[in-house]
Amino acid sequence: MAFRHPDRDQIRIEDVLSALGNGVRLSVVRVLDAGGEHNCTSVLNTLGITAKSTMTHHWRVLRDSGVIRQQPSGRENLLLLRREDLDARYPGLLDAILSGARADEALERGDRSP
Amino acid sequence: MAFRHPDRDQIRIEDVLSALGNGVRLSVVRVLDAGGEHNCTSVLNTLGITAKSTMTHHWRVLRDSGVIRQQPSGRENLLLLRREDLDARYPGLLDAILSGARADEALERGDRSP
DNA sequence: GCGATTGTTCGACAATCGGAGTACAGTAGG
DNA sequence: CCTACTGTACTCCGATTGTCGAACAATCGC
Repeated sequence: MAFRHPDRDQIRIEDVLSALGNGVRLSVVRVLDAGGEHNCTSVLNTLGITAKSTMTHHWRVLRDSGVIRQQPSGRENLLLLRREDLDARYPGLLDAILSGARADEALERGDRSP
Repeated sequence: MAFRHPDRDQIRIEDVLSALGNGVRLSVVRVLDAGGEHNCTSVLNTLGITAKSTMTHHWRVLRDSGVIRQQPSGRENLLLLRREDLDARYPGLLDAILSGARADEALERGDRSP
């Protein structure tokens, strides 16, 4: 199963933003950013529930927008955050978004010390 | 006409990203960031066409997500980018997005020197 | 007050989105 | 080979999105 990923130069910020403008997908990126090797089910489990077919839909959005890379390996699909490409095209964007997401979560939990 | 704007602490990055994950709205923010006083029609004219009612829809999305402030003044609505609030909540985000949008545009025009 | 300007509200519409179930394909391991 | 596992493809559904025209409200200038 060969997936079509956009080249670095084909990534558009509009697509990246709308891809990440969704709670589930933003969480996925946060999980991938946290490190470790991930396949579809590992992320799916980390995030709680959600049907496989639903996630396949989100993988496609994230893949098409250039946020993640999906690498078939055996019977799994390894999921990789395309940090280098994103940092090259949009310096500081990913970090700002990830910090922002963490800050939002802290604020929603009512934390006083972020 | 009193608009309901979210407080700084009510802004959520997910909403900001999905608001800006749209070409028209991203352009609006770029126009507002460029400076100068703007009302609805001035932005509408800068952007080319588009019906008034369509823009009213986009204003609402931008307003609800906390990206812009809409300030009634006489028979106009002044439009303001909430840069201070966004910078406070998400340092570097707005600049990264705006630079990214400019870079995308340059790349699409085929510029060699951004 | 009258007409022009500014922008919202409302309703309609097609298109897309997010979610899910089922079926299917490829691989690994016994 | 047969079964379990991983994940996609396909299809369906309701909700949301983006666009627009028409009607309305408020304000300004005359």
